[in-house]
Amino acid sequence: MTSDVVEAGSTSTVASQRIAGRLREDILSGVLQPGERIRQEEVAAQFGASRLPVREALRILHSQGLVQLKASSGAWVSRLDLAECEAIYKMRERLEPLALAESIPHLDANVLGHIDALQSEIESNDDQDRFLELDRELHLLCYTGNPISELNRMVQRFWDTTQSYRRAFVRVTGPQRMWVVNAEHRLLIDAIRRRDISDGERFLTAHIRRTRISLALHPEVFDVGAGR
Amino acid sequence: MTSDVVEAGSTSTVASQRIAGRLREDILSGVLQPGERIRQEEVAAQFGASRLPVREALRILHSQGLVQLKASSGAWVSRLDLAECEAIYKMRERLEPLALAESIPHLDANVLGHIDALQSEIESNDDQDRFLELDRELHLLCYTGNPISELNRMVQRFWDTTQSYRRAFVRVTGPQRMWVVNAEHRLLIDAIRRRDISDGERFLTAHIRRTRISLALHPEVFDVGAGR
DNA sequence: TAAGAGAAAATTGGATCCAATCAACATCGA
DNA sequence: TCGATGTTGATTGGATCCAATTTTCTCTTA
Repeated sequence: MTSDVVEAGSTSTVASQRIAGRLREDILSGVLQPGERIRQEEVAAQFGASRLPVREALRILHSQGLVQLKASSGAWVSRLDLAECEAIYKMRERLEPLALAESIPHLDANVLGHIDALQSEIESNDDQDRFLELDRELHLLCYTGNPISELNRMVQRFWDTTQSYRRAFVRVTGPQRMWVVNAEHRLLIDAIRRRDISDGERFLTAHIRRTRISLALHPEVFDVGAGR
Repeated sequence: MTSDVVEAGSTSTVASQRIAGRLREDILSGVLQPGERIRQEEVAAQFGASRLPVREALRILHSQGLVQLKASSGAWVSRLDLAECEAIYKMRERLEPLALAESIPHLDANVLGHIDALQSEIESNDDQDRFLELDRELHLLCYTGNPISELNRMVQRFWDTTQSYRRAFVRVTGPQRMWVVNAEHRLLIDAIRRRDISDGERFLTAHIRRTRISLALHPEVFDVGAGR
Protein backbone atom coordinates (compact mmCIF):
# COMPACT_ATOMS: atom_id res chain seq x y z
CA MET A 1 0.00 0.00 0.00
CA THR A 2 2.65 2.43 -0.98
CA SER A 3 0.12 3.81 -3.39
CA ASP A 4 -2.71 4.62 -0.99
CA VAL A 5 -0.80 7.79 -0.31
CA VAL A 6 0.27 8.56 -3.85
CA GLU A 7 -3.17 8.33 -5.39
CA ALA A 8 -5.87 9.72 -3.19
CA GLY A 9 -7.46 6.29 -2.89
CA SER A 10 -10.87 6.96 -4.33
CA THR A 11 -9.80 6.05 -7.84
CA SER A 12 -7.58 3.11 -6.99
CA THR A 13 -8.08 -0.11 -8.86
CA VAL A 14 -7.70 -2.05 -5.63
CA ALA A 15 -11.09 -2.36 -3.98
CA SER A 16 -9.84 -2.08 -0.40
CA GLN A 17 -8.09 1.21 -1.17
CA ARG A 18 -11.05 2.58 -3.06
CA ILE A 19 -13.36 1.76 -0.18
CA ALA A 20 -10.93 3.20 2.36
CA GLY A 21 -10.71 6.40 0.33
CA ARG A 22 -14.47 6.84 0.15
CA LEU A 23 -14.96 6.10 3.83
CA ARG A 24 -12.23 8.60 4.62
CA GLU A 25 -14.06 11.28 2.65
CA ASP A 26 -17.26 10.48 4.52
CA ILE A 27 -15.50 10.80 7.85
CA LEU A 28 -13.73 14.06 6.96
CA SER A 29 -16.86 15.61 5.50
CA GLY A 30 -18.87 14.71 8.56
CA VAL A 31 -21.21 12.22 6.88
CA LEU A 32 -19.86 9.68 9.34
CA GLN A 33 -19.67 11.15 12.83
CA PRO A 34 -17.12 10.33 15.54
CA GLY A 35 -18.27 7.41 17.62
CA GLU A 36 -20.49 6.06 14.87
CA ARG A 37 -20.27 2.34 14.33
CA ILE A 38 -19.18 0.99 10.96
CA ARG A 39 -20.61 -2.39 10.07
CA GLN A 40 -18.62 -4.38 7.55
CA GLU A 41 -21.66 -5.82 5.82
CA GLU A 42 -23.35 -2.44 5.38
CA VAL A 43 -20.26 -0.96 3.75
CA ALA A 44 -19.79 -4.08 1.61
CA ALA A 45 -23.35 -3.80 0.32
CA GLN A 46 -22.91 -0.08 -0.33
CA PHE A 47 -19.90 -0.74 -2.54
CA GLY A 48 -21.14 -3.98 -4.09
CA ALA A 49 -18.19 -5.92 -2.73
CA SER A 50 -17.68 -8.66 -0.20
CA ARG A 51 -16.75 -8.01 3.39
CA LEU A 52 -13.12 -8.88 2.79
CA PRO A 53 -11.95 -5.68 1.11
CA VAL A 54 -14.01 -3.77 3.65
CA ARG A 55 -12.05 -5.41 6.46
CA GLU A 56 -8.82 -4.34 4.83
CA ALA A 57 -10.19 -0.86 4.24
CA LEU A 58 -10.99 -0.60 7.93
CA ARG A 59 -7.42 -1.58 8.74
CA ILE A 60 -6.12 1.10 6.40
CA LEU A 61 -8.33 3.67 8.08
CA HIS A 62 -7.24 2.42 11.47
CA SER A 63 -3.61 2.93 10.51
CA GLN A 64 -4.56 6.49 9.56
CA GLY A 65 -6.16 6.96 12.95
CA LEU A 66 -9.63 7.54 11.53
CA VAL A 67 -11.17 4.33 12.82
CA GLN A 68 -10.93 2.42 16.07
CA LEU A 69 -11.00 -1.37 15.89
CA LYS A 70 -11.92 -3.73 18.70
CA ALA A 71 -11.13 -7.39 18.14
CA SER A 72 -14.11 -9.59 17.29
CA SER A 73 -16.31 -6.67 18.03
CA GLY A 74 -16.32 -4.00 15.39
CA ALA A 75 -15.17 -0.68 14.07
CA TRP A 76 -16.07 2.84 15.12
CA VAL A 77 -15.22 6.24 13.73
CA SER A 78 -12.47 7.52 16.02
CA ARG A 79 -13.54 9.82 18.83
CA LEU A 80 -11.38 12.21 20.75
CA ASP A 81 -11.90 13.71 24.17
CA LEU A 82 -10.48 17.11 25.00
CA ALA A 83 -7.27 15.65 26.49
CA GLU A 84 -6.57 13.56 23.39
CA CYS A 85 -7.21 16.52 21.12
CA GLU A 86 -4.91 18.75 23.16
CA ALA A 87 -2.28 16.01 22.95
CA ILE A 88 -2.51 16.04 19.16
CA TYR A 89 -2.07 19.81 19.17
CA LYS A 90 1.00 19.48 21.40
CA MET A 91 2.48 17.01 18.92
CA ARG A 92 1.62 19.38 16.08
CA GLU A 93 3.45 22.16 17.91
CA ARG A 94 6.58 20.02 17.77
CA LEU A 95 6.32 18.39 14.36
CA GLU A 96 4.79 20.98 12.06
CA PRO A 97 7.61 23.47 12.60
CA LEU A 98 9.98 20.75 11.38
CA ALA A 99 7.80 20.15 8.33
CA LEU A 100 7.87 23.88 7.69
CA ALA A 101 11.63 24.14 8.14
CA GLU A 102 12.21 21.28 5.72
CA SER A 103 9.72 22.77 3.29
CA ILE A 104 10.72 26.43 3.13
CA PRO A 105 13.92 25.98 1.07
CA HIS A 106 11.96 24.13 -1.64
CA LEU A 107 8.88 26.34 -2.01
CA ASP A 108 8.68 28.08 -5.38
CA ALA A 109 6.95 31.32 -6.36
CA ASN A 110 3.93 29.41 -7.59
CA VAL A 111 3.18 27.92 -4.20
CA LEU A 112 3.90 31.21 -2.45
CA GLY A 113 1.37 32.91 -4.70
CA HIS A 114 -1.18 30.22 -4.00
CA ILE A 115 -0.64 30.59 -0.25
CA ASP A 116 -1.24 34.34 -0.48
CA ALA A 117 -4.39 33.79 -2.51
CA LEU A 118 -5.72 31.36 0.07
CA GLN A 119 -5.11 33.78 2.92
CA SER A 120 -6.86 36.56 0.98
CA GLU A 121 -9.83 34.29 0.45
CA ILE A 122 -9.86 33.41 4.14
CA GLU A 123 -10.03 37.11 4.97
CA SER A 124 -12.94 37.77 2.63
CA ASN A 125 -14.73 34.52 3.37
CA ASP A 126 -17.62 34.31 5.83
CA ASP A 127 -18.71 30.68 5.47
CA GLN A 128 -17.56 28.45 8.29
CA ASP A 129 -17.26 25.18 6.37
CA ARG A 130 -15.37 27.02 3.67
CA PHE A 131 -12.97 28.42 6.28
CA LEU A 132 -12.27 24.90 7.45
CA GLU A 133 -11.27 23.86 3.91
CA LEU A 134 -9.21 26.97 3.24
CA ASP A 135 -7.34 26.88 6.53
CA ARG A 136 -6.45 23.23 6.04
CA GLU A 137 -5.33 23.82 2.47
CA LEU A 138 -3.24 26.82 3.49
CA HIS A 139 -1.37 25.00 6.22
CA LEU A 140 -0.76 21.83 4.25
CA LEU A 141 0.39 23.90 1.30
CA CYS A 142 3.14 25.38 3.48
CA TYR A 143 4.54 21.87 3.86
CA THR A 144 4.46 20.79 0.22
CA GLY A 145 8.18 21.44 -0.13
CA ASN A 146 9.00 19.08 2.72
CA PRO A 147 10.72 16.01 1.23
CA ILE A 148 10.17 13.83 4.34
CA SER A 149 7.09 11.96 3.19
CA GLU A 150 6.70 10.13 6.48
CA LEU A 151 6.46 13.49 8.22
CA ASN A 152 3.88 14.74 5.77
CA ARG A 153 1.80 11.65 6.42
CA MET A 154 1.94 12.26 10.17
CA VAL A 155 0.90 15.87 9.77
CA GLN A 156 -1.97 14.96 7.50
CA ARG A 157 -3.02 12.36 10.02
CA PHE A 158 -3.16 15.02 12.74
CA TRP A 159 -5.38 17.18 10.59
CA ASP A 160 -7.58 14.24 9.60
CA THR A 161 -8.23 12.96 13.08
CA THR A 162 -9.11 16.38 14.45
CA GLN A 163 -11.18 17.51 11.47
CA SER A 164 -14.62 16.85 13.02
CA TYR A 165 -13.67 18.72 16.15
CA ARG A 166 -12.28 21.71 14.30
CA ARG A 167 -15.61 21.85 12.48
CA ALA A 168 -17.53 21.73 15.75
CA PHE A 169 -15.18 24.34 17.20
CA VAL A 170 -15.66 26.95 14.47
CA ARG A 171 -19.42 26.41 14.67
CA VAL A 172 -19.30 27.16 18.37
CA THR A 173 -17.01 30.18 18.24
CA GLY A 174 -18.18 31.71 15.00
CA PRO A 175 -16.07 34.41 13.33
CA GLN A 176 -14.99 36.11 16.56
CA ARG A 177 -11.33 37.01 16.89
CA MET A 178 -10.65 35.98 13.31
CA TRP A 179 -8.25 38.93 13.22
CA VAL A 180 -5.88 36.91 15.44
CA VAL A 181 -5.85 33.99 13.03
CA ASN A 182 -5.30 36.35 10.12
CA ALA A 183 -2.46 38.17 11.85
CA GLU A 184 -0.75 34.88 12.68
CA HIS A 185 -1.21 33.62 9.13
CA ARG A 186 0.16 36.84 7.67
CA LEU A 187 3.24 36.76 9.90
CA LEU A 188 3.81 33.10 9.05
CA ILE A 189 3.47 33.73 5.34
CA ASP A 190 5.81 36.70 5.49
CA ALA A 191 8.44 34.62 7.26
CA ILE A 192 8.09 31.94 4.60
CA ARG A 193 8.52 34.55 1.84
CA ARG A 194 11.66 35.79 3.55
CA ARG A 195 12.83 32.16 3.84
CA ASP A 196 13.24 32.83 7.54
CA ILE A 197 13.01 29.39 9.06
CA SER A 198 13.39 30.54 12.69
CA ASP A 199 10.60 33.08 12.47
CA GLY A 200 8.47 30.66 10.51
CA GLU A 201 8.80 28.01 13.19
CA ARG A 202 8.15 30.54 15.91
CA PHE A 203 4.95 31.95 14.43
CA LEU A 204 3.68 28.51 13.50
CA THR A 205 4.27 27.14 17.00
CA ALA A 206 2.53 30.15 18.49
CA HIS A 207 -0.41 29.77 16.11
CA ILE A 208 -0.97 26.12 16.95
CA ARG A 209 -0.43 26.68 20.65
CA ARG A 210 -2.92 29.53 20.84
CA THR A 211 -5.46 27.42 18.98
CA ARG A 212 -4.95 24.58 21.46
CA ILE A 213 -5.60 26.92 24.34
CA SER A 214 -8.71 28.37 22.70
CA LEU A 215 -9.95 24.86 22.09
CA ALA A 216 -9.64 23.99 25.77
CA LEU A 217 -12.06 26.83 26.52
CA HIS A 218 -14.79 24.94 24.69
CA PRO A 219 -14.92 21.42 26.14
CA GLU A 220 -18.55 21.15 24.97
CA VAL A 221 -17.16 20.51 21.49
CA PHE A 222 -16.29 17.03 22.70
CA ASP A 223 -19.66 16.14 24.11
CA VAL A 224 -20.91 12.89 22.74
CA GLY A 225 -22.29 12.13 19.32
CA ALA A 226 -22.60 8.36 19.84
CA GLY A 227 -21.64 5.81 22.45
CA ARG A 228 -18.04 4.66 22.48
CA MET B 1 -6.95 -3.52 17.31
CA THR B 2 -7.00 -1.49 20.42
CA SER B 3 -5.36 -4.48 21.98
CA ASP B 4 -2.38 -4.95 19.68
CA VAL B 5 -0.79 -2.23 21.73
CA VAL B 6 -2.02 -3.32 25.12
CA GLU B 7 -0.90 -6.91 24.87
CA ALA B 8 2.39 -7.35 23.09
CA GLY B 9 0.70 -9.31 20.32
CA SER B 10 2.49 -12.60 20.60
CA THR B 11 -0.02 -14.04 23.02
CA SER B 12 -3.16 -12.61 21.48
CA THR B 13 -6.06 -14.94 20.86
CA VAL B 14 -6.62 -13.29 17.49
CA ALA B 15 -4.48 -15.04 14.91
CA SER B 16 -3.66 -11.93 12.88
CA GLN B 17 -2.32 -10.16 15.95
CA ARG B 18 -0.36 -13.17 17.10
CA ILE B 19 1.25 -13.52 13.69
CA ALA B 20 1.99 -9.80 13.50
CA GLY B 21 3.62 -9.95 16.92
CA ARG B 22 5.87 -12.83 15.99
CA LEU B 23 6.87 -11.31 12.68
CA ARG B 24 7.65 -8.07 14.50
CA GLU B 25 9.99 -9.92 16.84
CA ASP B 26 11.71 -11.55 13.89
CA ILE B 27 12.22 -8.18 12.24
CA LEU B 28 13.49 -6.45 15.38
CA SER B 29 15.82 -9.31 16.27
CA GLY B 30 17.27 -9.34 12.77
CA VAL B 31 15.98 -12.78 11.76
CA LEU B 32 14.17 -10.99 8.97
CA GLN B 33 16.46 -8.46 7.31
CA PRO B 34 15.44 -5.12 5.74
CA GLY B 35 14.53 -5.62 2.11
CA GLU B 36 13.69 -9.26 2.59
CA ARG B 37 10.51 -10.38 0.92
CA ILE B 38 7.68 -11.83 3.00
CA ARG B 39 5.49 -14.34 1.18
CA GLN B 40 2.01 -14.76 2.60
CA GLU B 41 1.89 -18.48 1.96
CA GLU B 42 5.23 -19.16 3.64
CA VAL B 43 4.17 -17.33 6.78
CA ALA B 44 0.77 -19.01 6.73
CA ALA B 45 2.40 -22.45 6.59
CA GLN B 46 4.82 -21.49 9.36
CA PHE B 47 1.93 -20.62 11.68
CA GLY B 48 -0.45 -23.33 10.51
CA ALA B 49 -3.02 -20.78 9.43
CA SER B 50 -4.53 -19.64 6.17
CA ARG B 51 -3.25 -16.67 4.24
CA LEU B 52 -6.06 -14.45 5.45
CA PRO B 53 -4.78 -13.66 8.95
CA VAL B 54 -1.31 -13.27 7.43
CA ARG B 55 -2.64 -10.59 5.11
CA GLU B 56 -4.10 -8.74 8.07
CA ALA B 57 -0.88 -9.22 10.03
CA LEU B 58 1.05 -7.64 7.17
CA ARG B 59 -1.29 -4.68 7.27
CA ILE B 60 -0.74 -4.32 10.99
CA LEU B 61 3.02 -4.38 10.46
CA HIS B 62 2.67 -1.92 7.61
CA SER B 63 0.81 0.47 9.89
CA GLN B 64 3.73 0.13 12.32
CA GLY B 65 6.14 0.96 9.52
CA LEU B 66 7.91 -2.38 9.70
CA VAL B 67 6.70 -3.68 6.36
CA GLN B 68 6.26 -2.13 2.94
CA LEU B 69 3.31 -3.28 0.85
CA LYS B 70 2.98 -2.99 -2.89
CA ALA B 71 -0.45 -3.63 -4.33
CA SER B 72 -0.88 -7.04 -6.00
CA SER B 73 2.80 -7.53 -5.67
CA GLY B 74 3.91 -8.38 -2.18
CA ALA B 75 5.38 -7.37 1.13
CA TRP B 76 8.95 -6.54 2.09
CA VAL B 77 10.63 -5.78 5.37
CA SER B 78 10.99 -2.00 5.37
CA ARG B 79 14.32 -0.61 4.26
CA LEU B 80 15.71 2.80 4.96
CA ASP B 81 18.34 4.76 3.13
CA LEU B 82 20.51 7.26 4.96
CA ALA B 83 18.24 10.19 4.15
CA GLU B 84 15.16 8.41 5.48
CA CYS B 85 16.99 7.40 8.63
CA GLU B 86 18.21 10.93 9.21
CA ALA B 87 14.64 12.12 8.73
CA ILE B 88 13.45 9.78 11.46
CA TYR B 89 16.14 11.12 13.78
CA LYS B 90 15.04 14.68 13.02
CA MET B 91 11.48 13.75 13.94
CA ARG B 92 12.77 12.07 17.10
CA GLU B 93 14.60 15.29 18.00
CA ARG B 94 11.26 17.06 17.98
CA LEU B 95 8.94 14.48 19.46
CA GLU B 96 10.92 12.64 22.11
CA PRO B 97 11.55 15.79 24.14
CA LEU B 98 7.78 16.20 24.30
CA ALA B 99 7.39 12.60 25.43
CA LEU B 100 10.01 13.25 28.08
CA ALA B 101 8.39 16.50 29.22
CA GLU B 102 5.02 14.81 29.57
CA SER B 103 6.63 11.87 31.33
CA ILE B 104 8.88 13.52 33.93
CA PRO B 105 6.12 14.68 36.30
CA HIS B 106 4.79 11.12 36.54
CA LEU B 107 7.98 9.10 37.01
CA ASP B 108 8.25 7.48 40.41
CA ALA B 109 11.33 6.42 42.39
CA ASN B 110 11.00 2.87 41.13
CA VAL B 111 11.42 3.86 37.52
CA LEU B 112 14.22 6.28 38.38
CA GLY B 113 16.09 3.49 40.11
CA HIS B 114 15.58 1.20 37.15
CA ILE B 115 16.90 3.89 34.81
CA ASP B 116 20.04 4.28 36.92
CA ALA B 117 20.56 0.54 36.98
CA LEU B 118 20.29 0.35 33.21
CA GLN B 119 22.85 3.10 32.73
CA SER B 120 25.24 1.37 35.13
CA GLU B 121 24.85 -1.83 33.16
CA ILE B 122 25.50 0.05 29.93
CA GLU B 123 28.74 1.38 31.38
CA SER B 124 29.97 -2.04 32.49
CA ASN B 125 28.67 -3.85 29.41
CA ASP B 126 30.87 -4.74 26.46
CA ASP B 127 28.52 -6.75 24.26
CA GLN B 128 27.17 -4.82 21.30
CA ASP B 129 23.81 -6.55 20.94
CA ARG B 130 23.29 -6.16 24.66
CA PHE B 131 24.04 -2.44 24.39
CA LEU B 132 21.34 -2.16 21.75
CA GLU B 133 18.77 -3.70 24.11
CA LEU B 134 19.85 -1.68 27.13
CA ASP B 135 19.94 1.63 25.30
CA ARG B 136 16.49 1.07 23.88
CA GLU B 137 15.09 0.04 27.25
CA LEU B 138 16.67 3.03 28.97
CA HIS B 139 15.25 5.57 26.56
CA LEU B 140 11.78 4.08 26.40
CA LEU B 141 11.72 3.81 30.17
CA CYS B 142 12.19 7.58 30.38
CA TYR B 143 8.86 7.96 28.57
CA THR B 144 6.80 5.52 30.61
CA GLY B 145 5.22 8.38 32.56
CA ASN B 146 3.95 10.01 29.38
CA PRO B 147 0.16 9.69 29.33
CA ILE B 148 -0.15 10.47 25.60
CA SER B 149 -0.39 6.94 24.28
CA GLU B 150 -0.44 8.05 20.67
CA LEU B 151 2.90 9.75 21.21
CA ASN B 152 4.37 6.67 22.85
CA ARG B 153 3.29 4.64 19.84
CA MET B 154 5.00 7.05 17.48
CA VAL B 155 8.23 6.97 19.48
CA GLN B 156 8.22 3.19 19.63
CA ARG B 157 7.66 3.15 15.90
CA PHE B 158 10.73 5.31 15.37
CA TRP B 159 12.82 2.91 17.42
CA ASP B 160 11.35 -0.13 15.70
CA THR B 161 11.93 1.03 12.15
CA THR B 162 15.52 2.05 12.81
CA GLN B 163 16.45 -0.98 14.93
CA SER B 164 18.29 -2.91 12.20
CA TYR B 165 20.34 0.11 11.30
CA ARG B 166 21.27 0.91 14.87
CA ARG B 167 22.50 -2.66 15.12
CA ALA B 168 24.56 -2.31 11.96
CA PHE B 169 25.86 1.04 13.21
CA VAL B 170 27.18 -0.21 16.56
CA ARG B 171 28.81 -3.14 14.78
CA VAL B 172 30.63 -0.73 12.51
CA THR B 173 31.70 1.78 15.14
CA GLY B 174 32.37 -0.58 18.01
CA PRO B 175 32.80 0.81 21.53
CA GLN B 176 34.67 3.94 20.50
CA ARG B 177 33.55 7.22 22.06
CA MET B 178 31.14 5.41 24.36
CA TRP B 179 32.10 7.99 26.95
CA VAL B 180 30.09 10.56 25.01
CA VAL B 181 26.97 8.42 25.12
CA ASN B 182 27.48 7.80 28.82
CA ALA B 183 27.98 11.47 29.59
CA GLU B 184 24.82 12.39 27.68
CA HIS B 185 22.86 9.66 29.42
CA ARG B 186 24.11 10.73 32.84
CA LEU B 187 23.21 14.36 32.23
CA LEU B 188 19.79 13.35 30.95
CA ILE B 189 19.13 11.11 33.93
CA ASP B 190 20.25 13.80 36.35
CA ALA B 191 17.88 16.30 34.78
CA ILE B 192 15.06 13.79 35.08
CA ARG B 193 15.88 13.21 38.77
CA ARG B 194 15.79 16.97 39.31
CA ARG B 195 12.46 17.08 37.44
CA ASP B 196 14.07 19.70 35.24
CA ILE B 197 12.06 19.48 32.04
CA SER B 198 14.02 22.18 30.17
CA ASP B 199 17.38 20.56 30.80
CA GLY B 200 15.95 17.14 30.11
CA GLU B 201 14.64 18.25 26.74
CA ARG B 202 17.91 19.99 25.94
CA PHE B 203 20.16 17.02 26.72
CA LEU B 204 17.84 14.59 24.98
CA THR B 205 17.71 16.70 21.84
CA ALA B 206 21.48 17.02 21.84
CA HIS B 207 21.89 13.28 22.33
CA ILE B 208 19.65 12.35 19.43
CA ARG B 209 21.11 15.06 17.21
CA ARG B 210 24.70 14.00 17.84
CA THR B 211 23.75 10.40 17.09
CA ARG B 212 22.15 11.47 13.82
CA ILE B 213 25.31 13.25 12.80
CA SER B 214 27.50 10.28 13.75
CA LEU B 215 25.22 8.04 11.75
CA ALA B 216 25.68 10.18 8.66
CA LEU B 217 29.43 9.49 8.87
CA HIS B 218 28.75 5.81 8.17
CA PRO B 219 26.60 5.62 5.04
CA GLU B 220 27.89 2.08 4.47
CA VAL B 221 25.45 0.97 7.16
CA PHE B 222 22.71 1.41 4.58
CA ASP B 223 24.32 -0.62 1.84
CA VAL B 224 22.01 -3.28 0.55
CA GLY B 225 20.93 -6.51 2.14
CA ALA B 226 18.37 -7.44 -0.49
CA GLY B 227 16.78 -5.87 -3.54
CA ARG B 228 13.97 -3.41 -2.90
C1' DT C 1 -38.72 -0.47 38.63
C1' DA C 2 -34.13 -1.85 38.05
C1' DA C 3 -30.61 -5.22 37.78
C1' DG C 4 -28.87 -9.65 36.43
C1' DA C 5 -28.82 -14.07 33.96
C1' DG C 6 -29.71 -16.64 29.88
C1' DA C 7 -30.84 -17.34 25.07
C1' DA C 8 -31.15 -15.83 20.37
C1' DA C 9 -29.65 -12.89 16.76
C1' DA C 10 -26.22 -10.25 14.66
C1' DT C 11 -21.48 -9.55 13.55
C1' DT C 12 -16.82 -10.47 13.17
C1' DG C 13 -12.62 -13.81 12.34
C1' DG C 14 -10.89 -17.52 9.56
C1' DA C 15 -10.64 -21.30 5.75
C1' DT C 16 -11.06 -22.55 1.15
C1' DC C 17 -11.55 -21.66 -3.58
C1' DC C 18 -11.32 -18.78 -7.81
C1' DA C 19 -9.90 -14.75 -10.58
C1' DA C 20 -6.76 -11.12 -11.67
C1' DT C 21 -2.34 -9.26 -11.62
C1' DC C 22 2.60 -9.18 -11.63
C1' DA C 23 7.26 -10.91 -12.45
C1' DA C 24 10.48 -13.68 -14.47
C1' DC C 25 11.88 -16.22 -18.28
C1' DA C 26 12.37 -17.47 -22.90
C1' DT C 27 11.95 -16.31 -27.57
C1' DC C 28 12.34 -13.34 -31.39
C1' DG C 29 14.20 -9.57 -33.96
C1' DA C 30 17.50 -5.82 -34.81
C1' DT D 1 25.03 -9.18 -28.08
C1' DC D 2 21.40 -6.38 -26.51
C1' DG D 3 16.70 -4.98 -26.29
C1' DA D 4 11.77 -5.65 -26.84
C1' DT D 5 7.81 -8.66 -26.60
C1' DG D 6 4.94 -12.57 -25.56
C1' DT D 7 4.02 -16.37 -22.59
C1' DT D 8 3.99 -19.04 -18.41
C1' DG D 9 4.33 -19.60 -13.54
C1' DA D 10 3.91 -17.65 -9.04
C1' DT D 11 1.60 -14.64 -5.92
C1' DT D 12 -1.67 -11.59 -4.41
C1' DG D 13 -6.74 -9.76 -4.22
C1' DG D 14 -11.57 -11.03 -3.72
C1' DA D 15 -15.93 -14.04 -3.02
C1' DT D 16 -18.32 -17.37 -0.50
C1' DC D 17 -19.03 -20.26 3.31
C1' DC D 18 -18.52 -21.72 8.19
C1' DA D 19 -17.25 -21.16 13.09
C1' DA D 20 -16.68 -18.38 17.14
C1' DT D 21 -17.52 -14.40 19.66
C1' DT D 22 -20.14 -10.58 21.01
C1' DT D 23 -24.10 -7.98 21.52
C1' DT D 24 -28.76 -7.39 22.38
C1' DC D 25 -33.12 -8.68 23.73
C1' DT D 26 -36.08 -11.04 26.89
C1' DC D 27 -37.34 -13.02 30.98
C1' DT D 28 -36.80 -13.62 35.72
C1' DT D 29 -36.04 -11.98 40.36
C1' DA D 30 -35.02 -8.86 44.08
